[in-house]
Amino acid sequence: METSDLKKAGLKITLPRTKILGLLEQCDPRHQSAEDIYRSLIDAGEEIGLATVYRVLTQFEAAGLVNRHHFEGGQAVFELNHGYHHDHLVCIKCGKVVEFVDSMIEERQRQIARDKGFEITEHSLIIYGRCSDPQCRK
Amino acid sequence: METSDLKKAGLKITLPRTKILGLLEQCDPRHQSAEDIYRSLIDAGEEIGLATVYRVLTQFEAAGLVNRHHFEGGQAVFELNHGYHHDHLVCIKCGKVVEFVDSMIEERQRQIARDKGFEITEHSLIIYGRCSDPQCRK
DNA sequence: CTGTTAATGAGATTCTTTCGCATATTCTGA
DNA sequence: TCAGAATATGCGAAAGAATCTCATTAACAG
Ligand SMILES: [Zn+2]
Ligand SMILES: [Zn+2]
Ligand SMILES: [Zn+2]
Ligand SMILES: [Zn+2]
Repeated sequence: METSDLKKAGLKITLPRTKILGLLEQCDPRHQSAEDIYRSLIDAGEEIGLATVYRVLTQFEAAGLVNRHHFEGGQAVFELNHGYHHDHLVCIKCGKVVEFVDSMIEERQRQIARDKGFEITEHSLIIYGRCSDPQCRK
Repeated sequence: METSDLKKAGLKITLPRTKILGLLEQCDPRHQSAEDIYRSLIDAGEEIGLATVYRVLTQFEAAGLVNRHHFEGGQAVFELNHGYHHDHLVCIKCGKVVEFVDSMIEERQRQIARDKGFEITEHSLIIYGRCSDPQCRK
C-alpha cells in the first residue's frame, strides 16, 4: 500500500494519513479500532486528533483502501483491504481474529439471495467462539 | 409466548413487560428496535420510559426469550425467539428483513471453526442488498 | 514562494444505550 | 385482604462511539 493510492483517491498526502496508513500496514493487529490507532500514534509522540483518525479511516473506506467491521462490543475495527474478500472468526475471550474464506458459503449466499429476490451488495459473517488458547477455554 | 415465560425467567409480571411482549409477538415488523417499541407504546398512550424498554429487552435476551441483532445503521433490533436459529437478508433501501436458514452454511461454519481450533458460541450472518421491490432497485 | 484549497485538532454535538435513585408496583404469606 | 419485602419503573444524568463545526494549519499547483 503506498501513498500513491492516496493520490489516486484524490486525497492529499498528509502526515496523519501516511501515519495511519503505516499503522494499518502492520500484520500483527491487522484489525484495529480508530481508538487503537489513535492511542498508538499518541503513544508514539505524534500529535493527532481522534476526529482526524475517524475522518481519515472513513475516507480510506470510501476509497476502498480499508474495510470496516462491527464485531461485538462497541468500536468498529478497520483493516487494510488486501484485495480478497474474507470473513472472520473472533475469540470472545482474548479478542483474537482469524480470517477465512469459504467458497461454498459464498456460493450458498448468492443462491439464497437469488431465491429471495435480493441483489446482494455485501455481507457480514462473523463466527464468535473461544480460540485454542488454554486461557480462553477455562 | 406467555407471561408464564416471564415467571420462569424469574421476572415479575408487570405492565411494561407484558406490553413489550405483546409488541414483540406481532409478525409484521418482527424485528424492532427499542426505540420502535418505545414509540409504539407512547403512541398508544402508554406511560413508559425508554430506559425501561432497553432494560426489559436486555432481560428478555438474558432469559432467552428474545434475540438481539446489530444490522447496519445505529440501533440494535430485537425479535422474539421462535425456537429455531436463522440468519437475515436486509434490504438497504427499504429495511425489509427476510429470514433464512441454510444447513450447508451452518455445517461449513462448524467445520471452519473446527479447522481453526475454535469452539463456536454463536455467529452472525447478515446479507445486505436490494429487495425485489422496484422502488428499491432504481 | 505564494495563494488557493483541502486538511487538521479541539471541543461541542449527536445518537444509542446504560446507570442511579427516588417512587411505585408486584407478590408473598399472615 | 392487606401489610412488607423485594423488584421494577420512570426520569434525568452519564457513558461510549462517531460525527460535526470552525478557526488554524498544511499541501501543492503555478
Ligand atoms: Zn482466545
Ligand atoms: Zn479481516
Ligand atoms: Zn427493499
Ligand atoms: Zn430474525
